[in-house]
Parts: sequence; C-alpha cells; structure tokens
Amino acid sequence: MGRQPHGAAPETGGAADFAPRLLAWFDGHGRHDLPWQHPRTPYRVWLSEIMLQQTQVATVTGYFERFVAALPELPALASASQEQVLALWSGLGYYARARNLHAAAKACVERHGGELPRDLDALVALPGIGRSTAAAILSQAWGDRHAILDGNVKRVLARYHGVDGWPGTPKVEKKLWAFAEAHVASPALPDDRLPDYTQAQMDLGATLCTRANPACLLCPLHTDCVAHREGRAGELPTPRPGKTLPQREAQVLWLEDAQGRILLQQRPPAGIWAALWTLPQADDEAQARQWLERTTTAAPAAGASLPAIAHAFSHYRLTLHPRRWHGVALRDRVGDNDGLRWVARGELRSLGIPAPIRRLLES
DNA sequence: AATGCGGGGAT
DNA sequence: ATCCCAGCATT
Repeated sequence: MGRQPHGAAPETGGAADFAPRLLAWFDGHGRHDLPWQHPRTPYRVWLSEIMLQQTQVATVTGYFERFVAALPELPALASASQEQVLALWSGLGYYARARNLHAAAKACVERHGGELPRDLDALVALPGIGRSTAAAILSQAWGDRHAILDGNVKRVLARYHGVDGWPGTPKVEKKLWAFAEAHVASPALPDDRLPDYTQAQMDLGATLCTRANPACLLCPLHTDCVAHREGRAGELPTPRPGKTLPQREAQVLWLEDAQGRILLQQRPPAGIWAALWTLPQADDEAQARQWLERTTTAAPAAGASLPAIAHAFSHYRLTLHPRRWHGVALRDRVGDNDGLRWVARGELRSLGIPAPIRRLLES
C-alpha cells in the first residue's frame, strides 16, 4: 500500500501515517536497552525471539543473560550438550523451543557456515522458526523489510483497523497479516528504520496498547484507531473462546538414599516436560506402590505425605501428591536403562527440571 | 482446523 | 480464578 494520491482519504488516510507516527513515538518512549539490543547480533536476536515466544520480557531477561554468558555464539550452542541447553532453559517452559534451538544451531553449522542465513525461507526451514520469528530476526538484526505478526502486533492491528474475530483463527490471522504487510511496505517507512519499526510495534503493544486498560490517550495512533474511535478498544481483539480445563492427578515419589541423594527419572522424549528430569511419577497410589516395590527397597506405607501441589498448564490442570522416603536403595535388577539416576542436591542446577518439581526439591 | 506444549504476570 | 503472553509443530 502506497501513499494516497492526494491528501488523506477519510477512511484509510491513517494507514500511511502508521509507521511515521509509530517511529516518532518510539524515539522518545520505546525500549532501547533490552539485553538483546546490545549488541544486536543475529544470534542474540534469534535467541531472544525464541525465548520470547509466548513468554513476557520480564520473564526472559534473566534466562537470556545466563544463556548468552554460557553460550555466547552460535557455534558454542551447536557444540553444547542437550543436557546443558535444557538446564539453561529449565523453568522457562515450552522445552521444545530449547530442543529446536539446539537442532537449528547444528543445522546452521552444517548448512550455513555456522551462521544464521539472511533469508526468510531458509530461516523458516530451521526448526522452531516460523514466519513471524524469521521476519523479526531479519528486520532487527539486518534491517531487512519484513512484516512481523506476534501477539503485540495482532492486538495493535486488530484495534487500529477494527478487525473482529479471535486472531487464533486462520481467517482473522490472514487479515492481520495483510495489514502488517501493507504497513511495512509503506514508502513512509524509511529503509534504515526497520529494526526500530519492528521494535516499536512490540513496544507499543507491550506498554500502551495492552490487553487490559490500554492507554489510548498516550498512543501516537489513537486518532486513526478504529477501535478507539468506536469505543471498542476494550473489546478487541476478540478473546479466545472459553473452555474448561481437564483435571489430572499424579503421585510424586521423592526418594533419598543413605547419602541424601535424590532419585530422578528422565521423562520420555515427547509429551509434557519431554526429556526433562523429574521425580518418579505414578497415576495413582496403587501404581505408585507397585513401582516402589518392584524398583526400590522403600516401604510404601512409610512415605511421609507432603502438601499437594497445584500446577496449571495451558491445556489441563495437574495436582501433584508428593510423598517422601529416606534411606532408600534400588533393587539389584534395576538397570540404568530406566532413566533413573541418583542426584546430589548440588547437581540439581545442572539439570533440566520442571519448575514445580524444582520448587518442591528446593523447599 | 484443532490441538499440544510451561510458566508466570496482570487483573 | 481467569486470561493470555515477542508462536511453532504436529495431526
């Protein structure tokens, strides 16, 4: 979409002003000191974008600092162990991101000379990088002209253009992509300002055009914003259809040996908490007793019950019922192939452990 | 087109 | 207690 031929058309005149107004606001009010902006290398931008998927900035910053301190460049990540990568990710959630990141780094060493490719399709071909993440990397690290469409931009554009419908549906998402592409193609967006433009959209969405209580009167776009004009900023974007989450229970077995080491078990490579280390888990008390008798010397009835732990996932709720035994040994015929491992307390921080289990063990 | 996949911040 | 966040992969 180019400039209007003469003057500003009443309905769409705001569209040509989108980028300039956003940039002017960004220069004075945007975030210019996020950790991945200094230096803004492709590797650091990539890592930040992956960590920021479905995760807020305040949660990410500490993880980002620790990760780049341990693995400062792409080749270091490629040659790191999966164990180290998962340990650095431990507590951040969505662990497939870490496995994909690791695999993508190896692919870059194999196929791209140890660097991220400066090409949208080549980036999207890497595991864990979709269209929006690829565009964010290219625009922020290289200044290339690509549109992003993350949660912030979806919210800003749904309001600015008055787009109805939940953005999770392909139909609505397609509309939003079209608007995002139109704005980034505007001649009013200077060639040298793509990194700032991309950051500015996310900053606006994160600081002013927030989900609840948007600060419309401070917004540089509010005079052209359809939602604001119609008093619907509070209703857009349309919320996701509600659903009641299923409830599940699990028994958690906290076993310590004579030296106070803790028995951990590595979870299967797929599913929830894939490949992470957790306390042995059973679906109910009967299965817990059976597993204890078959695998350990622990007397099932001797376990001390601990307070239940409520943990919410995005798709179900889990109530964990922990019990604890001391002075336990494994039975002779239990091999190493069960993914079982005695772990000293000091060793816990070097392993990928789900957040609620880590909290329990450190309580 | 729908679902699986964490954890925490905001209200 | 509820929603959803700098999404992507899989089915």
